[in-house]
Amino acid sequence: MDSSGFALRRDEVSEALTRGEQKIAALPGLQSRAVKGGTTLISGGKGHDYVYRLQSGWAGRVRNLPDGRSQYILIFLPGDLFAVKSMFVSSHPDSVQVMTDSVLEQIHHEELRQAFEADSDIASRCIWQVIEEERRLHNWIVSLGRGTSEERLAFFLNEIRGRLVLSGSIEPDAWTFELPMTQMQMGNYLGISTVHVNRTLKWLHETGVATKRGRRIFIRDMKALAALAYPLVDNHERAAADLSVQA
Amino acid sequence: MDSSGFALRRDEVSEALTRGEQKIAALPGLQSRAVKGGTTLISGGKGHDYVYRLQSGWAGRVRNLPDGRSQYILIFLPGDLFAVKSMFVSSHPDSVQVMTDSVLEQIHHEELRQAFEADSDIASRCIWQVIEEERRLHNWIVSLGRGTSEERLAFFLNEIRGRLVLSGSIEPDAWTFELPMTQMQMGNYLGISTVHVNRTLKWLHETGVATKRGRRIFIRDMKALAALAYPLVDNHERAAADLSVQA
DNA sequence: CGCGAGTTTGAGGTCGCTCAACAATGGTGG
DNA sequence: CCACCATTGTTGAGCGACCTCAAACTCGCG
Repeated sequence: MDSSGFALRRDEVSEALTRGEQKIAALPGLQSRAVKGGTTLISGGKGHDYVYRLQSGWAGRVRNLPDGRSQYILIFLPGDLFAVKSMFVSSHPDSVQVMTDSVLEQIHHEELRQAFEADSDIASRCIWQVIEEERRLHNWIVSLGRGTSEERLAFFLNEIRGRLVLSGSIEPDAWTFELPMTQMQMGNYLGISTVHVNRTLKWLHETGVATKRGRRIFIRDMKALAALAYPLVDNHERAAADLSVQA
Repeated sequence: MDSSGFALRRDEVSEALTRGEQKIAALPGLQSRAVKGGTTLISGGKGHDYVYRLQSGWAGRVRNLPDGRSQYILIFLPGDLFAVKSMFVSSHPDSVQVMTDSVLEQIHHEELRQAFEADSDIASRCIWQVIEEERRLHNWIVSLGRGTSEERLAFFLNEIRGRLVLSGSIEPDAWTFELPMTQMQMGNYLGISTVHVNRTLKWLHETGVATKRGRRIFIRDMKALAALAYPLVDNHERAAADLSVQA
């Protein structure tokens, strides 16, 4: 079962993306770097000159409002490129927080942009990252705009699981994985209060769908979780097929 | 005053974007096309093979959930490229609704992708569109996740006005413009019910900030509107400057 | 063993929702 | 050009999801 909803790439594109991935990895200016959990890698409103690729660990793009509210915008998992737009703009309004001890590669925007101009495989890999990110942002706008807190949480868990599988961090049939976010961080992602995260988690636990203990989530009923997330999923046909096949 | 928060482009990028814009306009396969308001240009879940540029009119990307809920994800205004991802994926989950009689240019994904690979100016123009869209999506996630209905509406009006100015549709100091959306559509964008749109508009009217009459919005107190939207804006320093300069 | 960050729970409030009725508007055909 | 009808807008009443405030509890860690 894969309800994570990854888009169907055109055939002619897939090869270019693979080549682009490798070519970026081979750029001379690429540097690997270990970062402590809790670090603010990029501060909102400041200039930023690098593009990154997360090798291991979790990170997130977060916006802090002047009155103390804050909202996570995207979660980055291993394999994700981020701050691609550094190539085009000199500052951006969001912070990037590293949630766990992580390893990431960085490259100066100027070098990557020259490679972008010189090699269309690299251009494809870069725009693909932004397009894939946009797909997730679309889904999340639908969730925030129209989903209940239960639906959002279920969708979130579902999506994270699917992405961890794709990145090779966990096995395709894994029913438990590390979720290194506090309830406050989850609330700031889900658009609900910390207290309500706690109550929604409690409800998921009591209904036997999933349980969070410590930094780990245990999915006890995958089908029920998928059914909860179903309305928010971006491929209803496939999701419905997945649900009924297992019923 | 421009609180619309457009990102600071790097100098070396701007020229490439201008060239890319012109080169796309000169592609042989580009076709112009008039579309009636209310048309569903792209249906969610179906294949789609074209990339579009809106010349005049309003359109929007909308997701319809299986249980009847629906949520607008992005509003397209003149000058916007959309469905850029057609180049990379063969179907997508959202519909594109044309809200008013519009004129748009379309080009087959294959031709544009070949141009994308052959000419980095075109690649830059395409990725720029996606990056700029992503910026708006980020802002909107913050609004949906943390904004009140008043803040969202104010932010929405502010942003639309800024974009209409940039696209040359209205003058920079215009305090009124066409807003051809029903309250239901606005609710589906703002993530609130139709009834609550009505009440929020009423509140904006009663507090002397702005009034919607028919298909037209009249902004009566630009500074108050900007102040309302302030927490959600993506460049607090500049927005604060704008507010105090005018105070 | 004690501290601090994070979690859990209760009580009460409020923002925005649904349902329902009615009014205005505008597009269409006679 | 008017009558009609469908769509859109407006308003009230009651309700529910989620919020805030505040206090206790747990747990990992020095």
